[in-house]
Amino acid sequence: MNQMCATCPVKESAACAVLSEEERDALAAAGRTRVLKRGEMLFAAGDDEAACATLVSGALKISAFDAEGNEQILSLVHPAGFIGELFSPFAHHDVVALTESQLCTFARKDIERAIDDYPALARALLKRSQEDLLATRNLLELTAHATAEARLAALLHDFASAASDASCHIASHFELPLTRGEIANMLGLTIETVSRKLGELEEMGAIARKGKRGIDIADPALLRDISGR
Amino acid sequence: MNQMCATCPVKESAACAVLSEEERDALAAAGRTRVLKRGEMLFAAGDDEAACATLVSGALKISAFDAEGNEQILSLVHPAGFIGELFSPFAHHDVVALTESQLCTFARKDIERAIDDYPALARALLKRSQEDLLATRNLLELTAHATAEARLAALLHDFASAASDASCHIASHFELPLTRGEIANMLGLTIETVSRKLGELEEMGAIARKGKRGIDIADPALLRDISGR
DNA sequence: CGAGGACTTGATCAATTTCAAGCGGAGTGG
DNA sequence: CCACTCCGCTTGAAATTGATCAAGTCCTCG
Repeated sequence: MNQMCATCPVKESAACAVLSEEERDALAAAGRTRVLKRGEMLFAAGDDEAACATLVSGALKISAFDAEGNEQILSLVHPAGFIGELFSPFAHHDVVALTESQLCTFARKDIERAIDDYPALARALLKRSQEDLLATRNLLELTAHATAEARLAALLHDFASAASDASCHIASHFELPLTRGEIANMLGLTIETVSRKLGELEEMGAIARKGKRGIDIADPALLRDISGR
Repeated sequence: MNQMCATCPVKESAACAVLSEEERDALAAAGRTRVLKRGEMLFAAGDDEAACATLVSGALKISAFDAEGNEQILSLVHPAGFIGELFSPFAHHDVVALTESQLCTFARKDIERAIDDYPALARALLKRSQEDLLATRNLLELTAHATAEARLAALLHDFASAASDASCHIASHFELPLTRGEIANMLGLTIETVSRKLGELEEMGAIARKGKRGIDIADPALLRDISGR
């Protein structure tokens, strides 16, 4: 096993985990690692040479911009996530690092060849794609009908789930990976509304704010209840 | 070629089009055709024996229900579309026919085996899944930030595109496949707002209503402009 | 120390929802 | 064949949520 893959924190969970050692090494030889600092862009909407990548550590956002230049965050990418629009000639969205992030990038053609050569990889990417679809539909469900309070409560609950390693319970404390503005973009709200509702959730006893970004989940049941799910 | 596939209107465009004739016949032997009338359900959220299917003709909706029982339409399925959550033990959403629909259904295990046996099928389903993801993100972008007017204009524009066979221009007339209530659900609005905004779009000269469901696109450029894209 | 950025808070405003009423067509049963 | 009712739709008025406009605080960094 090559050195990079041997120490890769997501070697068990990323799409390439389904490959044999030789297959993975062959793929790794075609790719290269890359580090992005907060705010740096992996690729922009419209790029035709957009790379594909597996996120090794950190966090990314995928976002679109409307005619007036307003950002809309469409998805967050967590470690082991795969980024890349395989069958489209150019990228539809921007991909930007939220925190310092380590990636394993591949040229599109290399990934396409790997899909053809290794059926298990196609299957793994299909699974990941369906999970992304489900996550996006959940976000859609949230933004379309719920009140500002419910949207925020649900997002916090999701973050708490993601921050916990055990799937059966949620973390009682975590640091928000997003600024207020990014939360607002994601939920289709304004910064001011996010700030106010965060205050209200705290008054209600559902959460406690610890500094600007820290969140304690004071009452998980109440939070879930407010989120309406 | 078996009789069903020989006359299948989507034999060129559905996922199974990538299979050889023998492969497709083998898959077809495992599946069966089914007709749903408007309002009939293919499967419900929570079903663990949810089938997979290719839509041959008609239209389906995929929808979720929140705690209070409000429907949220997450996606529409057009002919040649594939339905089914392959890697999840149970269905997350309801799938219901919007019009009389003809499907080609398969047991989950048959599709899973076909994916393993025919790499081209995995690739085709991956492509479809990514397209679904893109469509869902477009809807998300729409519902999160845009005004009621822009959402409705964009939806009408999309329907007009879907109703046209040529990809370069949009249909100038079509019948809405959805009731006002369904449009409202899809866009995160109320029935009343949809009704009012439809009236306003007509007054502005962007569209003309022909009966309850018929829509003429009077000014495609204006419509696109209002939709903000 | 000053400047800029992220956040909070308050007051006002506008878009959309909510509540309420009524229309018209389709299907039903007397 | 004619009420009668249900359902989808439209329209109006009032209520409310969240957006917008406007300060002002706190922190970090140069």
